[in-house]
Amino acid sequence: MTTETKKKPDDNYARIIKAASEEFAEKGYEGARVDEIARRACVNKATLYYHIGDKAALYESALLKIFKNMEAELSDNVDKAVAPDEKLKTLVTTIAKNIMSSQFSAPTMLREIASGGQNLPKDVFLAMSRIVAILHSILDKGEKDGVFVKPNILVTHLMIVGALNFCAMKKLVIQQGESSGALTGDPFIDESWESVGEYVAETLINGLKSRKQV
Amino acid sequence: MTTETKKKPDDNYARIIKAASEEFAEKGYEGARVDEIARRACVNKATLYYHIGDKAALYESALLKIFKNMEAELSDNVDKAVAPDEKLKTLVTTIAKNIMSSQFSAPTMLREIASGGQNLPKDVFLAMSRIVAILHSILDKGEKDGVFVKPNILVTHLMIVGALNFCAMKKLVIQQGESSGALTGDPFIDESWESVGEYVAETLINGLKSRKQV
DNA sequence: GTCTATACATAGATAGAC
DNA sequence: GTCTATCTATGTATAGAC
Repeated sequence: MTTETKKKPDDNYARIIKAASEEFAEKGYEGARVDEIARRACVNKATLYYHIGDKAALYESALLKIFKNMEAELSDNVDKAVAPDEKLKTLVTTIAKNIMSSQFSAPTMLREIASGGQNLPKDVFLAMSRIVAILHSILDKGEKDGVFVKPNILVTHLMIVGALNFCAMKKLVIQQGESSGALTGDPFIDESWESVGEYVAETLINGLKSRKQV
Repeated sequence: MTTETKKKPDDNYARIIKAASEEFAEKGYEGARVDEIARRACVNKATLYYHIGDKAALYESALLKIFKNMEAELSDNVDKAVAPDEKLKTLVTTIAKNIMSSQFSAPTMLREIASGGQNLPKDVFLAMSRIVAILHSILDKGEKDGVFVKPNILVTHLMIVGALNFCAMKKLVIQQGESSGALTGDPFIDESWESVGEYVAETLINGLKSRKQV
């Protein structure tokens, strides 16, 4: 950290990344406007270009910030649990917490999956594969112990993240459906990530335990 | 069908809708280009505007086409099954077929969920709620019969559609991850909708049957 | 480092001939 | 109904003053 490497670690940079995360989450990459990011961050647009670079650089910075937290927390928490079903429950609830308590994670991830991961940098793919690897070791151990029957690792993973990403958006979608006059008030609109995570975890654990051979 | 209402039911109109479905699925609403839709449909851009209208009208037409098929097929198929678990399996596999054998359904749906359903017309919300209603009646009956324990209708629905929409995109995402150098060849990349649907169905059915009270 | 002003490109939409 | 040409708006990005 010499004099030149970080002249001003003031919150300008952090505010820009935060603003970019918000804008990209709300509008997607193509829908997001650089002018709007600058406005949200309360900096001049030219300042934004000076500090970070073009729109693509803004997006990548925002993406990486979103995916940094989950992985470390995940392996820490899973290590604490002992039995495979406990580990699986911990994995699901930790992912539920990260996805459902962030405003940016689910919309960004959903759009990336929709585009076939076209804009995902290598680091994010690596983080994703490490998460699948954790699930893999849990399910393998559980199968050897006789508690899980013939688990499909990838589809199980997609059941978890698919369900939780959709659950993270359900409040907004239901509100939109209500305002369009198509839906009426849903009592489950305000479920916490704790209860959703617990439901998904228990359903999966019991589903894998008692699966018939297919 | 007077002389004036449908002058030319030739395939111009159909080709435009098809082209719009493709373009919107690949790029999303903001990313899609009207010029490109016209090019794909092999019609002049002005012709496209003359026949259908602006970009929003194009999008709504494409959306409705995607959602028309599933609902009818769903209630037909579910009616044929008798026991609640058989009905649930039929529902899941029918949704799997519709989502995973269409190139346009999953990307479009994922982006709509990501945006909180902002561009969904009322008709699509209604179709969605009817699908949830079918699931509701299945789970209610199953609970009364004692085969399902305390099912959460909405979260179960989101586990189904979340998992299947993600599964529909997994081949593309994995290929992208491979080409970025982050992932290595995955043997499950080419799973059929039949096997994915069956796995998701069986896992859910068994998970709901043997759930502990939470 | 930060600002104003602007260049440059592109996309949505339409006018008007045929 | 279909085409060419074009208008207009907007968005990304930068040049250059301070």
